[in-house]
Amino acid sequence: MNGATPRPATPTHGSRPTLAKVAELAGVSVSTASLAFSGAGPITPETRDRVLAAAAELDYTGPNPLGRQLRSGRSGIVGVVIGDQLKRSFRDPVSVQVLDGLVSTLGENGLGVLLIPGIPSDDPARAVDPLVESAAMDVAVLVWGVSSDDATLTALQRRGVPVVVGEGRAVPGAGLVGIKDREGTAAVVRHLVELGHTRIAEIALSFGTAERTGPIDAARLAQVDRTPTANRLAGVRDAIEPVITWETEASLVEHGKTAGLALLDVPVRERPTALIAHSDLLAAGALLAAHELGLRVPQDVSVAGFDGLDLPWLSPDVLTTVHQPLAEKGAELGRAVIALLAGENPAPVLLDVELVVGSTTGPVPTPAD
Amino acid sequence: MNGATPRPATPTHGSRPTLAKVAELAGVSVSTASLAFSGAGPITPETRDRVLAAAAELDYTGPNPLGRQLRSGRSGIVGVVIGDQLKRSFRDPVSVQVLDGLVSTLGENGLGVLLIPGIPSDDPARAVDPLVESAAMDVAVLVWGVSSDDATLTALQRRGVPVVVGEGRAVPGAGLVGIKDREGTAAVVRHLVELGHTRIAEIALSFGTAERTGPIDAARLAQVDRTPTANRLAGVRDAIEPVITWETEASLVEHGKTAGLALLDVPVRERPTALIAHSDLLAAGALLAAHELGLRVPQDVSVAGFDGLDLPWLSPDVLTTVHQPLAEKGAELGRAVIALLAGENPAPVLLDVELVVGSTTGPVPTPAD
DNA sequence: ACCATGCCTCGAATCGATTCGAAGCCCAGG
DNA sequence: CCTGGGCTTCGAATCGATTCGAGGCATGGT
Repeated sequence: MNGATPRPATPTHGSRPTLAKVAELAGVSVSTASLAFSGAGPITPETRDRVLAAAAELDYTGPNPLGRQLRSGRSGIVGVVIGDQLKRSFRDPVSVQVLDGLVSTLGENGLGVLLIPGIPSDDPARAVDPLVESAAMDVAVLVWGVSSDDATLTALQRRGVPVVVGEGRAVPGAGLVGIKDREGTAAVVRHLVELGHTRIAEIALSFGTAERTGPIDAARLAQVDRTPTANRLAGVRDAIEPVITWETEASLVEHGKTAGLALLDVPVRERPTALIAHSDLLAAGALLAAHELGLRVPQDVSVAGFDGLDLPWLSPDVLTTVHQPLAEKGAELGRAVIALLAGENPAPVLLDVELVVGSTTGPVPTPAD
Repeated sequence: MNGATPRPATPTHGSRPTLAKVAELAGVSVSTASLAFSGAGPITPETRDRVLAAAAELDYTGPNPLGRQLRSGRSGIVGVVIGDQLKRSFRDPVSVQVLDGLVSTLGENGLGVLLIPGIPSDDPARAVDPLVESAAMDVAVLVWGVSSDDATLTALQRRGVPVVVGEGRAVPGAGLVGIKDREGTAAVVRHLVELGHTRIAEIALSFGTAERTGPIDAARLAQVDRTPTANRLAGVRDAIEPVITWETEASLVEHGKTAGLALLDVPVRERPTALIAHSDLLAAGALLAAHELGLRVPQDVSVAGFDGLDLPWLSPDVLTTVHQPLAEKGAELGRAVIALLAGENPAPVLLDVELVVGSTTGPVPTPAD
């Protein structure tokens, strides 16, 4: 019926019905049809029903999100940049629980989460994931902090994408949600000190720059370029100077075990009497190492962690740890995103942590033992 | 300079520069400016440089994805529907590894992953996540199979979104990637039978319908509505009829432990001599249960799993299991997505699995023992 | 010198929806 | 009978980019 279109300048899209077709069938204008779906604006029930009936007849399932997005300038998508490789990030229940809180909070507000892999830290080019450069997103969340010259952060800011940083140092103009890392490790180490420990070894989270494993010296300590790590290191030192600090490449059981074996498999006189790990997974690994070496916990060595995970397979041991509200952190990140979208400037949030004493810490062994 | 625009029909978008502004500054037409960025079509290096320079001056970071997406009809986004709650799905390394393979493969092709929570199975309304109804996506991946009347699948098909199903039954018109579940459990149970076991108990994955825990009867067995579970059940029965089958609500260590305690904490005459679990996490839980009950593995009871995960904390035990190529499954899902986008009709893929015998299975204990 | 051949660049249409002011309609009041 | 007010519906502009054929300009062949 309609005259020949001038030129078909477009590839034959999957010919789904459009709002225009629905409007035509319903005998109304496109703008009225739009009203029938969006509900924004007055419309007679009859008219709406007629439009919806036409839609049903054409198998029209609702406005095409792409059109809506262009018009509104919003994609409804929040980019979530996770630490490094997905595989590794998600093997850590800490990430998962935070993400869970984040996804639910955003979901309740009609926002979807676009997963953006972080950068393999061994990439010399400090390249940025292509999605960071060109994916549509209204806000980005950097879940695991930022380093001082974070290429991803820079790219996002250049694009004008508002950013929320989790567990990071404060970034001007960006939302921030963290926990009291420093107070946390300080509390747990103070607990160990009160039990009489003086030779305390520390198993630290990744330093953020080159992935390394092993004991560190003062020079290396100065290179920390990752916020939660830096804060937890500082907290430990608020209570005591550890006899040795062991750097790990990631917060996983196997790395904790490696560290534990290295730290504990030494003559008893040099052996630390307590291990403080920056994460529960690392602590769990250290615990396994202690068991494997035939050491009794906590009689021979105390072990403490950080996070407050529920690790059923550690049974009957119950880890002494610092509990942090992971899902709540995720929810708080979500709220910061919502606030940013509403044009507000969310205040930084620092959540409380709590020392939870379990069965893996006890009085320092007497030398005579 | 420019005359008054007729009417400002739009909210003041975050006034980022547009391609038109860049073109104006560079003194070229919008179409030429587009060419400078997309590289599709001939353009003089000088012209391109002039456009890029203008872009740099205006802080224009590249074409707005929303505009591009509307024009091309493609969002570059793949919706990934995960089983149920994020928290639970991702506590299972199986999901994570598959997702990792999927994300990398899609990433290499410029596609992003939109995380879509599945439905809390306790939702009586069988509602669908809003994202399923209205988020922009070119393809959707249902990672953990579909049930017979899957509301999410239906909604996606109505929308005309192509679907790839992982681990599911075949769906007409949808891509399919799975593993040889049936052959897998058959192989591991046959291994147990060869070791002399006849009293074999089975710890099964969730049945998909109501979340239940506990022993099942024949009636319940007929209600299985989840493909991997159904196939693994069938595989077991290809080798032997288990003396008892225990249904779990999810594939997590604690559920395996509960099952293990229930199955093993009985008089020795009734006790199964071997446990076959549908997943490594369940098997690990059963193993912990056996240890807790003071049973030696494999002298008193054999335990086998499925998946081939690397579970360092099981040490020194090494689980007998069926290895499945998880990352490869993810990659294969990704390839199916790409194929679908290319207009092809990807053939179903069924990946091989392999029995890997560890230290947790051994000869059936002699009754005299 | 003239015409054919390329190679760039430009204009205009288009993707699918939202939105805002204007227009149309009906009814009540003067 | 005419006019004013309140609702609903409509037209047209707009979001930001891509794409295709047409047009312009310069080069090379005869």
